[in-house]
Amino acid sequence: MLTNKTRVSHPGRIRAQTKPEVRKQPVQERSRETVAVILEAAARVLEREGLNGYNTNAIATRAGVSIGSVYQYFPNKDSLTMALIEKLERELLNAARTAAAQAHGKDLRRTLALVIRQLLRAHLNRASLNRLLELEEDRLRRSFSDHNTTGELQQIVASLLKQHAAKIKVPVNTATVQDLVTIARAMIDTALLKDTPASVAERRVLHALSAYLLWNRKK
Amino acid sequence: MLTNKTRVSHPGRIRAQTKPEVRKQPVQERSRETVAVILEAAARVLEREGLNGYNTNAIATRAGVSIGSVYQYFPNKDSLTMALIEKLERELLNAARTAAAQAHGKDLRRTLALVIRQLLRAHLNRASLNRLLELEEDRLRRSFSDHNTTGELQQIVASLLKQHAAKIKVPVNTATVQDLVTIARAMIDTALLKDTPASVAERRVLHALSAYLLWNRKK
Amino acid sequence: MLTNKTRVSHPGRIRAQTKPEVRKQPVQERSRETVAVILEAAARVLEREGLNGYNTNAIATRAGVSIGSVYQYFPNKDSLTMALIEKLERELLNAARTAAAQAHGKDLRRTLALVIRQLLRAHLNRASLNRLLELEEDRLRRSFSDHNTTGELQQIVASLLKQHAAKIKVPVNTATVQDLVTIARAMIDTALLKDTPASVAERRVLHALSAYLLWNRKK
Amino acid sequence: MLTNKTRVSHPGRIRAQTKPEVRKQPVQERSRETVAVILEAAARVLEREGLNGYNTNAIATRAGVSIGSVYQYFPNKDSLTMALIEKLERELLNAARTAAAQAHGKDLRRTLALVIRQLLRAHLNRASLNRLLELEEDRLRRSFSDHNTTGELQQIVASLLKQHAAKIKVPVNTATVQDLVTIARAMIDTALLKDTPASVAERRVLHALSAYLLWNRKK
DNA sequence: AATGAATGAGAATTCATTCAT
DNA sequence: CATGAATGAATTCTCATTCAT
Repeated sequence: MLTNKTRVSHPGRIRAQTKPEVRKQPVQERSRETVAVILEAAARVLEREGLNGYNTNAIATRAGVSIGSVYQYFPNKDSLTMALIEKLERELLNAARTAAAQAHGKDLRRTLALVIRQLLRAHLNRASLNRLLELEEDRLRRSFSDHNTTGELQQIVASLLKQHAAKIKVPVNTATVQDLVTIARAMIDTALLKDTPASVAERRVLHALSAYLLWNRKK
Repeated sequence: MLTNKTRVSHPGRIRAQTKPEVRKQPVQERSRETVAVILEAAARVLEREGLNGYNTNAIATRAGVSIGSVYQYFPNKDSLTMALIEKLERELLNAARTAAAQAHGKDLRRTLALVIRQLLRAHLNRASLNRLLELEEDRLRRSFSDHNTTGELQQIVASLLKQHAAKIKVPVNTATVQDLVTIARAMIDTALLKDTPASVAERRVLHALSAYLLWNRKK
Repeated sequence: MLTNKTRVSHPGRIRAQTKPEVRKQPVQERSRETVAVILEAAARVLEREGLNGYNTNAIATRAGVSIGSVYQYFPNKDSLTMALIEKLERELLNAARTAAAQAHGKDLRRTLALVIRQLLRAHLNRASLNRLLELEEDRLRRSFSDHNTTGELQQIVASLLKQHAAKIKVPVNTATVQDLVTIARAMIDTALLKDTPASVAERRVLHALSAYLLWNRKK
Repeated sequence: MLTNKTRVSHPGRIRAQTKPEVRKQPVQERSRETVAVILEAAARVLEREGLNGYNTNAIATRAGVSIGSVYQYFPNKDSLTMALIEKLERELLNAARTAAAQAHGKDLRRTLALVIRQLLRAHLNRASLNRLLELEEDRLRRSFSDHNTTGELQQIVASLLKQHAAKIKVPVNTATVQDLVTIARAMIDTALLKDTPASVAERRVLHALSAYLLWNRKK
């Protein structure tokens, strides 16, 4: 089934509500590794089994750790999912940063191409993962602190665009940035879902974004 | 929690998937009504309560029918969700058909505007519903037979485009159609999610699609 | 009612049957104990409450464990029943082995008496349990792999018979062994059902078996 | 699953407890036919699907009548099962009567052979059906009136035996009759279950019964 | 810290039975 | 009388979470 349960039970005894952060900061090397392994397993389970099968026991098994260990590092399932989302966003952000750095001095077309390539790489192997995370993002953000990574992403894109403001035919504002990001993400997700070769996908996304920015309605 | 249960998916155990057909073909008038009521309730529950709360009991309650009635027509929860997806797709298709009919003889810009407006209407009030359904679509399609509604949608769009092939700067093929649909859907979803006013959303989607079709790379 | 539900058997829908293995191989000591407790409870519930009342919740309650624990070790109710059947067969087998050991060197009559006594003991307090299990055996064996305990039982009986081949008037083959086992089981079941005293039952079964083996048609 | 539910719910309004007999005496021709069809369907379902699948809806479907019609003739599922049991017993009884009539004047061996042949015919295609019915018989007899058909069967066998009392080496009493019936039934059931050819089965049952009756312990 | 057995609320699903048509 | 849609209590089964070892 396609369901979603949040269990709040305090069976037996009363316990102070755990903070909705990571239960234990992985200070030790091994801890950090375990967390990474768990997150990777969670991503894989979600990708492979869909919402079905995305359960903590399956994740623990896939990660090769005990279910107890999962709860050592994540107070509950939501926090694990949240961590997964944040990881993905961090990766996206890094992709954007990398692209921005590489794009320095390049023309708009090349800049877009670089960004797209990086985003594609960041999305690789995670088509439906993305979708789920976008779906749950809102609900989870309500419960957890909101490191608005998206904000920073938008800024990076905005600053890249501003470097080429002269050529661009549309106003460089939040709406434009949002549209570009939306278009790029959606096209990349679809491409991954349909196994479109990366090079083809890149070209098509590039066309869509360039057109959005450079097309001029009147004639 | 962000969870997902399907009695079916003991990971590791294999089970031939149930046929997608409605468990009992409604012969009486009352039946058809009940099915519609259930689907409508399912949509509403999903929209209002999210993945949480999207459970068969809640759906039955919201529909004002007994849980037994739900299972009279849907062999399991997945099939209900699948029916929901198909309903949504049928609505999208109808929107496209309506737009295509209205667009007859109009110019490309007006044609696109009409299509977009209809799609928007079809998506209205169902932002996250859409996302969920898109997310689960693939998994469910694997289990259930696929009445490819998308195929017909693509054809409608393709035929609309061909009427304006002269003006369009990109080849009118499957890839182009897919891109347009992807872009439109994603932008509309995002717009709904962010409560962007319909008129603004329309303008932006129209821009993206027009640009995609009319922009010419070489100068 | 006399009913029977298996989530599995929507007649018409096909589902590959779950593997018969215990869902989780008990590694810790506690686990093995729990499995034993559950099986014992299942037997008792079936015996005491009949088909009615033979449900997983009742079994869990009687076992003094949570319903979750039942499903920790048995993927579904059928597999639990199957395990019960296998346990019963193992006990029968042990009874036969014990009798065979004790019978060494004894004459045929005494040998038969020993076997019958052991079988009776094995069946004790389980009259209707037996019947149910025999009833469901076939269906379940089709779904689950068959550790053919019956095979070994037949062999034990056969080897006992061969020690007295000289006196026996019928060919010592599979058919004969099967008949003996069938007769003994049925008579014992009936005796238990009718509260026939053990000593009387023993005598009558002994008569039937001896007669079967020693009676000579001609003359 | 292997379960058994008796629903006693009086949902909504109070109703006088239906008598535990057939709800409506099938006076009309068509009625009697319908009852027969339903019973036949019930037998088939039980035989084919096992305890699982033996549910009123399945029976109605297999019978090609509506579920409502089933309840027209049987106040509840138990009464249907009871009717099935009684039908089987009536058939057995008829078999015995027929055999008794045919056996008049024949020697013991021929008499037994005739009885066995008739019983076999009566049991045909109903191996597990028998088992179930025997299993549930006791419980059901408690709720319903007890036309002790078995009693009459015993009498028939007893009177047959008495005609050959001279040759028989065991006392002709209730116990003996019960043993013979038990042995015959069990062997026939097993034979049917294992697809033993009728002629072979007959010979083996005949041997067992003859031996039981004619074997003399002392030398 | 790690493990994994145990828990049990809650969700999915069944099926005997009723009753409006 | 027949039909079959509807009901809902009872049951099966899941999975987030706890806790003894």
